[in-house]
Amino acid sequence: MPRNEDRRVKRTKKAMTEAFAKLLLEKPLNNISVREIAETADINRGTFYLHYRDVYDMAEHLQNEIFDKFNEIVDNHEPKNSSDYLFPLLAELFNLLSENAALAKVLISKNGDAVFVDKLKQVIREKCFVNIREELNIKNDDEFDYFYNYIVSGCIGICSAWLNNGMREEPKEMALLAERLIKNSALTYGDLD
Amino acid sequence: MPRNEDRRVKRTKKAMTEAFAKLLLEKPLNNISVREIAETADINRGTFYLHYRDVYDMAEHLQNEIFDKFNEIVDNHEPKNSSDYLFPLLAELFNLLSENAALAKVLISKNGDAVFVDKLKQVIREKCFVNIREELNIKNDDEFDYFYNYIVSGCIGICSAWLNNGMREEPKEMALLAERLIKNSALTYGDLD
DNA sequence: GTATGCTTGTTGAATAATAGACACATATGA
DNA sequence: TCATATGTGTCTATTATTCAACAAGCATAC
Repeated sequence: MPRNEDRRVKRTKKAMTEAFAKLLLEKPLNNISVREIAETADINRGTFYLHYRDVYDMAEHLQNEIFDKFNEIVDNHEPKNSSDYLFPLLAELFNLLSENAALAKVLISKNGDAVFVDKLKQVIREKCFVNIREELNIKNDDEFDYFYNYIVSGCIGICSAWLNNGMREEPKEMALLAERLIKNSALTYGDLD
Repeated sequence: MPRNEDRRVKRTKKAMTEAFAKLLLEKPLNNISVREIAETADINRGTFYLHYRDVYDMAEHLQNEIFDKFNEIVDNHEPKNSSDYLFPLLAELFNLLSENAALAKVLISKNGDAVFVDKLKQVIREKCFVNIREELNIKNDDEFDYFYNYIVSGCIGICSAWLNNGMREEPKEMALLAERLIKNSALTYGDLD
């Protein structure tokens, strides 16, 4: 993968992605044609095929791209002690969200992909919550499951509200808010700070 | 003039124009560099020179383009009888404005070009107001001058308010509003309807 | 059936935009 | 005075995108 893409490539990919997201807000994936994407993105239809095989290929690539970036961020944050760990991680995640706003908005929405969202949840559970569970000493599996799902679903709720409100707050502000809510939830089981 | 420009040309010209307008909102023309425009527009600096000689050449071309379109619209509307004449003309003019919003905004603003605005006013006076003057039978030159300036300056005020409010109204709504105000002003001298 | 219209992949040739370099000018400050 | 930095205008080779056309597939309606 050439990490240094030509300006032109970045531009057309961005245009295509936004067109795709826009269309996906209106209708399901299988009703979206290459022609529509090209037209909405204001690019030549042939150009589409220089990048993707078809609409499904495009959807897959876009999901994988975001998923990879998501994983990379999570992996780059060693969960040493939870009080210093949470905020930097959240800040970068909200950044990622804002950089992919149009697409993220639609992935959460009704035409979005619930399977994809679940994949992300799973990552968080396995990589981020393991330590927290130990710290809080939650032994009961069910109890942990409720606790974990409450927080993650809550965060997704915050995200979709932010995206739908036109993202008037800075990513960092959102990270701060989320951190506060999460830590308060953790107080149910003891103090993280 | 090739009326059918390549998509790419339209795109880069649009990007350059918007970058130019954005910069001109912050500082006067002589403080704007080619480098800045290219950077803001996210294009290669060399690309700029494929279209314009320098920043002044660009400014001149942009003004002329708008001026020509403005003239074309005015010329395409024969002022037969004033009641059917006004609205279609205004609608097209507000359309032109919305299509060139970023640039228009700055041309009216403090870093804008008062000479340019005066050129437009002159066109309106000579091509649009001649008939109205006859219809209303305004003999006194000074009186006509006040009448004409009141209306035209008023319309410019509407335009700049619209542009600064984020253009929430449709061009046609604005045309309707302007028409009503103009016709009411005309009532000072008789009835245009 | 077949006519009609629309989407799809794919092509070839033309062209606009790219990165990167260059010499030159101008300013700024040590 | 020399060094450093920044903007300018121009160039070359390379590449991404464009337009226009094509045959093929698939539906709908007549």
